[in-house]
Amino acid sequence: MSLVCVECPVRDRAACAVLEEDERNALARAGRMRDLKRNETLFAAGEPVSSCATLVSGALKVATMDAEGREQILALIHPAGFVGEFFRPFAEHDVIALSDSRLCVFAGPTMEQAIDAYPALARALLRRAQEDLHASRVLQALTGKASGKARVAALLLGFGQAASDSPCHPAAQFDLPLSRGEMANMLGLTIETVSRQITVLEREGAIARKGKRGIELVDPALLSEAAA
Amino acid sequence: MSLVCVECPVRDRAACAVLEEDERNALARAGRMRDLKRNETLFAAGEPVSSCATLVSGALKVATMDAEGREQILALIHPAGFVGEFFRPFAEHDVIALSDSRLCVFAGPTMEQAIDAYPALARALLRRAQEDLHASRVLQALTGKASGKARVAALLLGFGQAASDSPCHPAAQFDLPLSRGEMANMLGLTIETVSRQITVLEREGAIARKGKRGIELVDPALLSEAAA
DNA sequence: CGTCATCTTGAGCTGCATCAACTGACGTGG
DNA sequence: CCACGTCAGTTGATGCAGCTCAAGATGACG
Repeated sequence: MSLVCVECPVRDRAACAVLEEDERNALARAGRMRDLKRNETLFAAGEPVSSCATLVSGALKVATMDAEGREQILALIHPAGFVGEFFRPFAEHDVIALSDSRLCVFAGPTMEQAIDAYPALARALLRRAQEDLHASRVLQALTGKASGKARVAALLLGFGQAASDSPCHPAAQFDLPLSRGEMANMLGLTIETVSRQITVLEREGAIARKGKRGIELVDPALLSEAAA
Repeated sequence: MSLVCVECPVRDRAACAVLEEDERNALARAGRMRDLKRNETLFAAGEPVSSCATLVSGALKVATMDAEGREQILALIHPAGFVGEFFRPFAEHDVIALSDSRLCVFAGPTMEQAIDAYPALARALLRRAQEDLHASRVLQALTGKASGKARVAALLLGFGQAASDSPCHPAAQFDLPLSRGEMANMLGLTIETVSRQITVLEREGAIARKGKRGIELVDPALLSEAAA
C-alpha cells in the first residue's frame, strides 16, 4: 500500500516533516500503512524487531510485564510519535494499541538508509528521542515518591494538556484515554487506589466525573496543587 | 585547552568514536576539557543550556528536586555517556558530579554543526539517546511496583555489572558509587529502608559488606532472585 | 580525643495493597 | 422484552510494607 502524505494528519508534526516534498515521497514509497485494533500488539518484548513506525492516529502504550504477570506502562505514544529501535535486535518492551490506531510503518533497513541519506531526518529523530527521554524522566519523577493523590492529579492534568489545542491551558473537559487499570499500571498503584483518589478529587471540587470516561476540570488550580 | 583524543580513556566507546581521525580532531579543537569536583553542578534545572558534553571519567547523576526539596535521581551517567539537550533552551534537570569527574565539553552550536557535517555522529547520538531512553524505562519499571528488597537487590546487581569488565558476569566485589541517601533517592525509598534491605540481603547470604562502601557479591544467583 | 557525617537499628504510625461485596452498563440468547 | 453473564468501576474492611521519628554505632578527620 502506498502512503498518501498529502492527506496525513501528522504531516507537519512527525519526524518526516523535516524532509523536502520529494524526499518524503521517496520515503513514503518504502513504507506502508498499518491499522491496529485496540489491544493489538505492534511489537512484543523479546521478539526481533525489524521495523519502526510513526503513529498517525490513535494511541499506543509501551509496557513490560513483571515476573508476576502484572503490566507496567512505561510510556504513551501520541500521534506523530515514533516507535522502534534501530540499534537493538530485539524489542525490550511491548508496544500495544490503546485504541484503534493507524501507523506509518517502515522496514528496518529502510529507515536506516533514510537517516544516512537525509541528515535532517537524523536530527528530527534525535530530537524525538530526547523528548521521549525527557517524558520518561518526568513520569519517573512522578512515580518515584509522590503520594497516590498527587500521582492521579498529575496524570489527569497531563491528559488535560494533551487533550487541549493550546499548549498552556488544559482542556476544560475531555475523555480519559486510559481505563482505571491502565492508569493504575502507569502510576504504580492499584485500580482501587486510583478510583478512590478520583473520588477524593471530585469531593474536593477539583474535578467532576462526566459519564464513564469523561472528566471535567472544575478547578485546575486546585488540581495542580494536589499534584504537588 | 585543546583535547588530546589519543589519550582519551573513552576514545573508542564515546559517540565521537564513529568519526574518522581527522574529523575527530577537528571536533576536538572546538571542545575543551572540564573537571568537576564531587557534588559540583554541570547543568542546573531551569538555567539556559548552551553546551553538551561526553563524560570521560567519573560519574554524574541526573536529578530533580520535588516541591519539598527532596532530590530524586533520574539517571546515572557513566564514562562515555553523553549529556546535554540540543533542542531545548533550558535544562530540565540538574546534572551533578557523583565523584570527581572529567568531561569533554562542546558549546551548543559546535555540536549542532558537527551532527550536520558528520552523519555518522548523528547516528551515534541517536543510538545513545535510545539507550538512555531504554535505561530510563528499565529504572522506571523497577521503581514502579517492585518491593524495597527487590529494588535494592536490582540496584546492587546493576552496580556489579557496571563495575565488571565482562558484560555478562558482575564483578565479585566493588565499591558502591552512591551513598545510602543517593541510593534511596534513586529507588524512591528512604535511607533507612535501603539500609535495612542491605542488612537483610547480607543476613540471607547474598552479599557481604566490605568496609563502608565495599560490597561483595557472595551469591549473585540469590541476589538476582531477590530482585525478581 | 572530640566533632561531624554517615550508617544502622528500633518502635510506632500511615498509606496503599489486598480481599471482598456491590453497582451500573452492555451484550447475548431464550 | 426480559433474564443472565460479563466487565469496569466504586466502596468498605483489614493487614502490612515502608515512612517517620528517635537513638545509638561507626568511621573520617582535625
